[in-house]
Amino acid sequence: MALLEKVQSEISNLSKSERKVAEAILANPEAVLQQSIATLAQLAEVSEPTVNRFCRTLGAKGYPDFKLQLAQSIARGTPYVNRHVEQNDSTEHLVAKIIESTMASLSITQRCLDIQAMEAAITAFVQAQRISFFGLGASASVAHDAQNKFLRFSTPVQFSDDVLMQKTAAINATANEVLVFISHTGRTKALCEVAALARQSQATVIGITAAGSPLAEECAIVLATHVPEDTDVYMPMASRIAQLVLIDVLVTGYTLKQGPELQEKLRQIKEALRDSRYEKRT
Amino acid sequence: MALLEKVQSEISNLSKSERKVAEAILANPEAVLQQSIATLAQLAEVSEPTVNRFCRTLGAKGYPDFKLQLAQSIARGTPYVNRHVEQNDSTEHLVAKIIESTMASLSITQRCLDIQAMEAAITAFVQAQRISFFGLGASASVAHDAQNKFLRFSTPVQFSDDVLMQKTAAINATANEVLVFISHTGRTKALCEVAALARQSQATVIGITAAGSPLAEECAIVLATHVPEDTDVYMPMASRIAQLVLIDVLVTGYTLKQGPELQEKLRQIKEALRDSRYEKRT
DNA sequence: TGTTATTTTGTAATTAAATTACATTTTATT
DNA sequence: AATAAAATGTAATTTAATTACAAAATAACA
Repeated sequence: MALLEKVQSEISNLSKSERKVAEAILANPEAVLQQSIATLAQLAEVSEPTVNRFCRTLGAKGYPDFKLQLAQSIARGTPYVNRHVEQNDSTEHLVAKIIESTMASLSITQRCLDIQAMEAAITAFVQAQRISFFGLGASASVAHDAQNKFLRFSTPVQFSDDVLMQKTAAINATANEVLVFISHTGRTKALCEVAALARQSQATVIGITAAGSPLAEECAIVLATHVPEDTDVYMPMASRIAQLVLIDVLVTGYTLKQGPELQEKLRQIKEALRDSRYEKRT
Repeated sequence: MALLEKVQSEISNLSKSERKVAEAILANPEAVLQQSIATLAQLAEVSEPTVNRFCRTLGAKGYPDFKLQLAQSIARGTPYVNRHVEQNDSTEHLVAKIIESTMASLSITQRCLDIQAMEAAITAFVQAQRISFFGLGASASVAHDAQNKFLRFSTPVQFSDDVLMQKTAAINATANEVLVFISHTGRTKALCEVAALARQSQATVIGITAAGSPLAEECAIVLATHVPEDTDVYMPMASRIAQLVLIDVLVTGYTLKQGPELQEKLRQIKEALRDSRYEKRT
């Protein structure tokens, strides 16, 4: 548990003087970081050793250690819990809420990611003779992005946001192909139908979608994104970032598996692109 | 800026001994919290006052204050800051490094974002009769994503990843239009040229790009993304996420400014889309 | 209710840590 | 090569934190 909450909850178990210390800290936690044990003792109207004992009671090694833990507890702040945007939020708050809920989404993705599935996906990519990315609506641009990334390699890639094209591609897929389906909810009927067709082919079907969704059921390998329950009008964006990052991991894993000769090739591509850029002035 | 990142970025400006201190800290930031100035000095093979001077150089009041700031910086959680992916990283490490550097990038974006510029951009969007997004290469999919998001509103939106089309659109832009240019480096010649044309029109030119870049020079409003200096082969992705999130903020700000009647409309769109989805079983 | 044991709190002494002042070394400049 | 400037280290000083112990307060029990 974070220290600040611990101070809060333990307050009833403390002795009279130590409670004074707790109250003084809770009154202005940030300020404590700048205070010496003497200052805090004075503020709480107790002696210095009392403060010290208080720190030990709460599991710290001493006062400086307590301050260190407090600093971390404060920095974590109200961790990026899904705070919702409100009508009269200032721009500053808006930025904070969106960025922090995006970070929260990434953090959840990291914790919940099935590493084995990711490894399986990378292996499938490495062996693939062709890679296809499918998405509809908002997920289309994620698929587009994925295609862009794989365009740098020699394995053929395709991308489509057109259902008919997707179906054609799914039906014609062969055993050494990889088809990747991207969907936020995993409940878009059209995409599920395409995935069902793909499943009947010999191709490896990978889903970047919500765990346990109809789409996920159709996939041999599922890279699960974790959608916060309440899909607010303003907040469906965070999960798309998670999808993109999963693709980043795929590309990077793929690149590493290819070994150094490919990396040399990438360096060459980079070199070639340099000409289309303005030099950086030094 | 958070302390740990600052240590990282200032390392080249430090003297020899102070750099040793920085390296010792970067080698194991968490451990420093438990170390006295004497221990750290020994580890870094310098004298105690050198460590102290190092702390002051980085803006702390002294060593204890430095530790406090470091504790907060670590709690904010960017353990793998800018650490590079390596050939024999396990998949788990790969995921951690990519996700965490993405989060670091978001965190930097948040701290360094020019709120005024963001507000100006939102205002421009609200007043615009037409909105256009331009990007090339990898930034094209970001522009594409931006278009998708604004398609939900009644203001006409366009997007192009074709230079000729972009030029045409730039030349024909009128005073009540907003043109948004997206570029990771801000040094892509072709896009800078389009932006230069746009500037000559009466339209509002907004850039989502690196601060101080040639592209930024052409823009009336710049939403700066902060690119880590060393654009590693595997790591150009993090900044694109930052671009996407900035667009998320724009969309959200725009929506809020439009007031409740628009939000009702959004609800209706959502309702309509529901039919294309499988119901969630409960 | 008084006596004793236990806990809590404070005072003063001690120890540890951080900082300052100053000397020495290193590096750059002419 | 000589001198100035900067960087670093040594030793002294100051500050802060901790410990040991004594006094007060509370609780337990006769």
